Amino acid sequence: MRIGALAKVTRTAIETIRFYERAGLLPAAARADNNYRLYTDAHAERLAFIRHCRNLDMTLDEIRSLLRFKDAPSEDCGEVNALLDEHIGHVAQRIRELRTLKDQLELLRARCRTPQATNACGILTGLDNAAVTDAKRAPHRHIRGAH
Amino acid sequence: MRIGALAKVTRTAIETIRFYERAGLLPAAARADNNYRLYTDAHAERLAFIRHCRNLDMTLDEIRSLLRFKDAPSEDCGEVNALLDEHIGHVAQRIRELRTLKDQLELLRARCRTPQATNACGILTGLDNAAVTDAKRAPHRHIRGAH
DNA sequence: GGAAACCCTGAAGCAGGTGTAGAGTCAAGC
DNA sequence: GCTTGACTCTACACCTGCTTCAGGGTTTCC
Repeated sequence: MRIGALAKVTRTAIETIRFYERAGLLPAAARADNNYRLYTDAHAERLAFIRHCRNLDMTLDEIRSLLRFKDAPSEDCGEVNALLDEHIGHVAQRIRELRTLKDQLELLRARCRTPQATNACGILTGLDNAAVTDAKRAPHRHIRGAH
Repeated sequence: MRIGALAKVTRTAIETIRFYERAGLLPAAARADNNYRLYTDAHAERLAFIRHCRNLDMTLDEIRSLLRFKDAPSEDCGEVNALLDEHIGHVAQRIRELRTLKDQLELLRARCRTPQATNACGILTGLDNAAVTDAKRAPHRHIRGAH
C-alpha cells in the first residue's frame, strides 16, 4: 500500500509517517518505480504499535527501546517491565505535580471573586507577591503538562 | 544591576532572561557604555511575576496577556479571572487524561508479572493488539504530560 | 599583566511533530 | 490529447520554551 493508505488505516498523518521513518522508528519502505513508498502489512502493524505507545505518552526513545525488544523475541522481557514501571512512575509523578498546581491555581483564583479594577485584582497581586509557593519542578520531566 | 545579578535574585538562567527579552515578555534593558544590560528593580519584579506564572505552568502567551492587564491597571480584571479559569480547566483536563493513562498502563503492566521470553511477553503483545483502548487525545493541549 | 569570571551576539539544537513550497505522477473526464 | 484533481516526493521552516555553542569583548582579582 502507498503512504496515503497507510495513513488512513493507522489514522496517522502522512507527515508523521515520514517523520517516523527519518527518526528510525519505522523501517524505510520499498520504493515503486515512481519513487512512491510501498508499505507492507508489517509496516502497518509496527506503526500501529508505535501509535499505541504514543497514545500512552511514551517518548520516541522509550518506543525505540520497546521495538528493540520486539525485534529480539527470545530475549528476556524483564527490561520491558522495568521500562513500563519507570514510565508509570513518571505519569504518577506528573499527576501529583499537576494536583499541587491545580490547588495553587484555585487558591489564586479565590483571591478575586468579582471583577474589579486590575490594580486591585487579587490574582495579579498574588502573582506579584508570590503568595503562591513556587512548586518545585523536576528538571527533566517528559510527560507534558496541561497545554 | 547586570544580568548575572538579576539571574541570581530571580533564580533564572541568564539565557532565559535574554530569551524573555527577545520574546517580548521583559522590556529591553538600558545599556551601559560597554553594551552590558542594566536592569532595575522593576525588571526584577516583572521577571519574578513571569517566573511565578511559569511555575504555574502558564504558557508565555498566557503570561503576555496577564502582563497586559497589569500594565492597564484601571481596566476591569474579569478577563484575568477568565484566563485563570481556562487555565485551571486545562490542568484539570490533563489530570483526568493522565489518570486514564495510568490505569491503562497498569492494566498493561499486569499482563506480564514475571520476566519471560519477549515473544511471550504480555506487555508487547498487548501493545501489538491494542487491547488497550487508545485514549482520545485533545488536539491542542498545552499542559505537558509526564516527561 | 594574566587568568578567571563576566558579558555580548547570533545561530543551532532538543521533542514531536506540523505546514509549506515547488515539483513530479497518475487516473478520470471531456 | 489535454486538463483537472488527487496523490506523492524532497527539503525546508515553524511551533514552545528554552539550552547550548561558537567566537568574540570586558571586568575583576591576585
